[in-house]
Amino acid sequence: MGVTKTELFTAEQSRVAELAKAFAHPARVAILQHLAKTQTCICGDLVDVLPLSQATVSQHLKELSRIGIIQGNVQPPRVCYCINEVVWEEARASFGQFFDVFVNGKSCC
Amino acid sequence: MGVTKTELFTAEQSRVAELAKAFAHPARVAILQHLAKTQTCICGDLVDVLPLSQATVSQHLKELSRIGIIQGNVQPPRVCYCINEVVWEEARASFGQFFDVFVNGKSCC
DNA sequence: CTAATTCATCGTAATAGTACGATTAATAAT
DNA sequence: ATTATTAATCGTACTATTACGATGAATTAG
Repeated sequence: MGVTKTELFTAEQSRVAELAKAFAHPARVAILQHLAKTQTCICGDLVDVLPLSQATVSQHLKELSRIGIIQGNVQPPRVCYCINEVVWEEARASFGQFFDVFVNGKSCC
Repeated sequence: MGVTKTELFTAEQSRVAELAKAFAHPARVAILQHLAKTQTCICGDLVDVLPLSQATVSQHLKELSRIGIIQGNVQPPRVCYCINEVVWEEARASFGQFFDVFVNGKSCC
């Protein structure tokens, strides 16, 4: 994106935005779906499942790790990735709370 | 962002990613929070609430409208924006469903 | 009719994100 | 020791996003 003026918003707003970025690309959605479904850790076969190059998948995994929603366990030459339960629940709670603000909302236009 | 190969993923994955983009910037988080909280429609005073220029706010509103999660009602020279209930519920359901896939998940690494 | 108000859009500048080939690093297999 | 395997990282190219000033369009107020 362009320049995001993070310092102008609350930490909560910035964190929600960051968590949302984990879901803001179809490839990352696919990765998270795959990791969530196959409870057991998935390593490089994500590359086989996704229509993207190994380098690109690795980059998406890096970004998901940075956000914290997944974690990796290296056992070279393989790396085992899985959902980070804590952050997953943080995201679930954040979004759930967010959506509830409008729970009995009315669209006036 | 760069080139997103949308055609390589399922429509569901792409839609989730698109909905997530509504939340993937602190300014849009702030806008949605404001619209959700003040059930009554808010017009240009979003500009007063946000630390961004009128042009930038307008751009974010346009993007949110494109995704469908908000709708605008023009009564010049003012425009009244509010949450689109249908899409809001779509988002709530999509994310809720998404998070539930991992409901009793175990992180193995 | 002439401001003044409100908001969209255009033009522009700069940063962020996506993608991939090639390379590197680390280990296992032979 | 050499080779094969796996995955991170680098370099590069290109597209998307963000931001803002300036301008334009549509009404209302005077």
